[in-house]
Amino acid sequence: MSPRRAAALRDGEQSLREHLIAAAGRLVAARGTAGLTVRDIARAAGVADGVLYNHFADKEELVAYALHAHVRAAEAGLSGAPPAPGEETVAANLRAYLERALALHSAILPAFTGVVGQPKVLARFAGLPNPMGGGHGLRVELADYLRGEQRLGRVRAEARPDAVAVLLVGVCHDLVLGRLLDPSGPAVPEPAPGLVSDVVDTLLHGLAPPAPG
Amino acid sequence: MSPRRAAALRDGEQSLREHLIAAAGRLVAARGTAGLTVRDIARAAGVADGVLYNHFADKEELVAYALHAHVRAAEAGLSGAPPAPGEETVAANLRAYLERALALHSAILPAFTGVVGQPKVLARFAGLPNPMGGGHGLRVELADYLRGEQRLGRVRAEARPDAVAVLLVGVCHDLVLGRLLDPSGPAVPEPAPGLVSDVVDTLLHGLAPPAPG
Amino acid sequence: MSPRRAAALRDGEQSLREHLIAAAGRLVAARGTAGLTVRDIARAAGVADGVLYNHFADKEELVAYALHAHVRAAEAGLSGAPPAPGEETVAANLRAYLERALALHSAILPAFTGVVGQPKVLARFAGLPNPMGGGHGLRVELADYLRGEQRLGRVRAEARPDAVAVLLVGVCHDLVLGRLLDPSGPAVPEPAPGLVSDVVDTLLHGLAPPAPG
Amino acid sequence: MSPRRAAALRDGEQSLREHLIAAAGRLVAARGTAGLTVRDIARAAGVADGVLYNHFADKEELVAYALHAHVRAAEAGLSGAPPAPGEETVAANLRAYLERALALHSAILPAFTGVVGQPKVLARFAGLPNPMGGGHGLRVELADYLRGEQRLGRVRAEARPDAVAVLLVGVCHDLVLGRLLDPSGPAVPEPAPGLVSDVVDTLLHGLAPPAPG
DNA sequence: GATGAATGAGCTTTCATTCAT
DNA sequence: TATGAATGAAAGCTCATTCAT
Repeated sequence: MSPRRAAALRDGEQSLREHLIAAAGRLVAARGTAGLTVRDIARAAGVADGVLYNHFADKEELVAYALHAHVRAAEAGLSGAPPAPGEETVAANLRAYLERALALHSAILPAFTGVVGQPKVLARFAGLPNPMGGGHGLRVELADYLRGEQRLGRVRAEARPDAVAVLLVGVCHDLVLGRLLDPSGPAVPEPAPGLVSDVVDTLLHGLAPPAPG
Repeated sequence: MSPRRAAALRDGEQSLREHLIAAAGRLVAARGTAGLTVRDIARAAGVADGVLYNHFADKEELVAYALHAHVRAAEAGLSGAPPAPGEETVAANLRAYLERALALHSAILPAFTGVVGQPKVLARFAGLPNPMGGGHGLRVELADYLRGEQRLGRVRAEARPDAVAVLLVGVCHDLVLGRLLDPSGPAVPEPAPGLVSDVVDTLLHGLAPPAPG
Repeated sequence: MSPRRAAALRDGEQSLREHLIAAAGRLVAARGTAGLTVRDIARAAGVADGVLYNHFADKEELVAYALHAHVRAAEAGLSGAPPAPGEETVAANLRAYLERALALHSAILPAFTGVVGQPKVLARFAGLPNPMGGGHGLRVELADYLRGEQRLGRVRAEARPDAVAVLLVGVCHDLVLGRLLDPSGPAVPEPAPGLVSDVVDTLLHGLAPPAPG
Repeated sequence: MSPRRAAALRDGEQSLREHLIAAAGRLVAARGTAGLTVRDIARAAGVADGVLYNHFADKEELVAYALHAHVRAAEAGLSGAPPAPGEETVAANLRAYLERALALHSAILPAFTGVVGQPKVLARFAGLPNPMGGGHGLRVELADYLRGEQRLGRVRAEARPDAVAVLLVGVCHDLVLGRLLDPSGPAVPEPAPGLVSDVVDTLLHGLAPPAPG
């Protein structure tokens, strides 16, 4: 005779707590945190309005967990493995990283913009086990990849992997934010044709003309 | 013959309408548009609760104007003129553009994040005379500058000015958003030492090793 | 050099006071007193919002005058003269009175229903020169007419003219109120075909069977 | 397992929903629907301001239910059964019907006048189970009664029961509205002495002189 | 725990009225 | 006297949170 489990649990969910986080995470993914009410979450989870206060201090704590879950889900949803040093060409690999980052930030950034200006959620989120989400992992992966290529001689020894990571992630922020602020366009940003290639080309060859000589 | 004059007007303000926009703009600058209420605005402006409806259709219209005013104030607050082609070095000019953009986005972006998910404000804002704010002007300036340098031969002919603009603005988004999502840090992002140089260097020289031979 | 007249006056209006009453009366006629605001009135009169307080103690006083004007306008709008004793047949005359009363109450009653529960307006209205409006004149006319017919022997001597007036006006109230409470129907009540005839017949011949013998 | 129970419930009330309807119904009975606010209702019910939205879509829905309850309460409050054909005299029965109708409309009509011009309430009310309130039942009862008397020969075969019903209900509207528009008088209309008798007499014997011999 | 109705502060918005001009 | 912007109380409604069951 095992103890009674909550009726609303889905496959793989061990507790109502997890179930609430998953349900809230789904809402965050779909609509952001902007107009999210506790009633919405309770209804989406199929439970009573007040349950969440048995498992979380307040709405903000649950939203922080939901955000966290959403980030991890988005990271897990990235297809395939990131390129490794030495494979293909550096250009193709940069492009692959850019496309990975774009996919990730398209999913994540909308949720985060809604949480700016909600200090309680931010504080809760910062206190979670792995506050390093939000694309940080991807940043590190890219920098590591570039250091690998430097060792192989396919990237200039003087290049700055961390700066490249900032540039590449920044492009994603720019494209996604642009779409968010112009809701008339498509939900998933489709960068102007050629932009990805141009960015990769710029990162590869830079602006400076060849040294005379 | 004339109606009563608002007691709350500050120096240089011609109408309560302007005064309200200014007051709301100050709040938007300080706290973003997230938890902004009409009472907050009225209190900050030193006027009665209902006044704003004598001058604006609804709260969203006022917030859109406040946002607009805030953007223009931030743009006006940029020191000096942007570098012109041929002056100084390309590296110094790129750094100057980056610092300009960083200053601008530090002021602007926090306000815009709060407005994501407020479609009514976005729609009103898009309807204002100059919807080209939000750093768009700076983007164009930079691309134009780079095209000038291309003509002078100080930038590779094959370089992509628009891609560089995206990269540079993207860096700003990345740095500002990072701070917004970690409110424990300073309000104005102070990038890691060396990052600006590294970014400029990357943009100038790229990743690719010098062609052999 | 006569004194300046308000710009908004219409033909025949001597003062802004009259102009306001006329404008408010037109609004009352068109939309009742339900959602009427002082701004509506000022706009309809083409004057500033606050003027009415130079001529009336408050909104209620103006509305009372407007109601009064509306009643008089409706009474003045009745076509022709009421039937006189001895003309035509009594049946035709009763029908004519009923139709007059119906026309009058269709115009007047909607405005009055909105004013029930507004004691301030009612009190002001009761204080006006001729609070006898509202169909009272018609009631007296009908009773007088019937007394004339009694003298001529075309109406039973024992008949009660005042009771007949109540019955006839009551029919109007019933029909108009029915329409007001069922806004899906036509604005001007079109009584069920035959109802007018049946009412007239009932008033003429009553319910009792002919006395035996 | 069950949620909290409202502390404000009165005897016999099963739910706060019923309690709210009853409280609102009392207010409607006392003051009409004219200046009724949700705060008034909440205060009268002894509950928090926002409760009603847990049970009704909006204020109008609650008011419609309150109106409905008020009508049913008034109908239930009528003393005794309506007269049946063949009992007593037709004159006494007509008087009894008139007094019934007067009692009913004295209670009901004030509430309905306030609702004219509130289309949302009217629409909600029309959607309720028994929109036949408002004296309609009484109208049918009277017409049926008269048809019964026609069969017994105590009422002329040519008489028009429906027209009589309109006349009788119309008298009520007239008397009650008269009082509503002259709030200085008593709340429950006390018709002029003799008026009831005169109306009954008129309905019975009509205006026409006996046909010559 | 889980329930879900009750709570009440707080939101945006309206509008009769005032009053400096 | 006419103006019309300023006032501020009050309206309908939402929603995070509590708590008796």
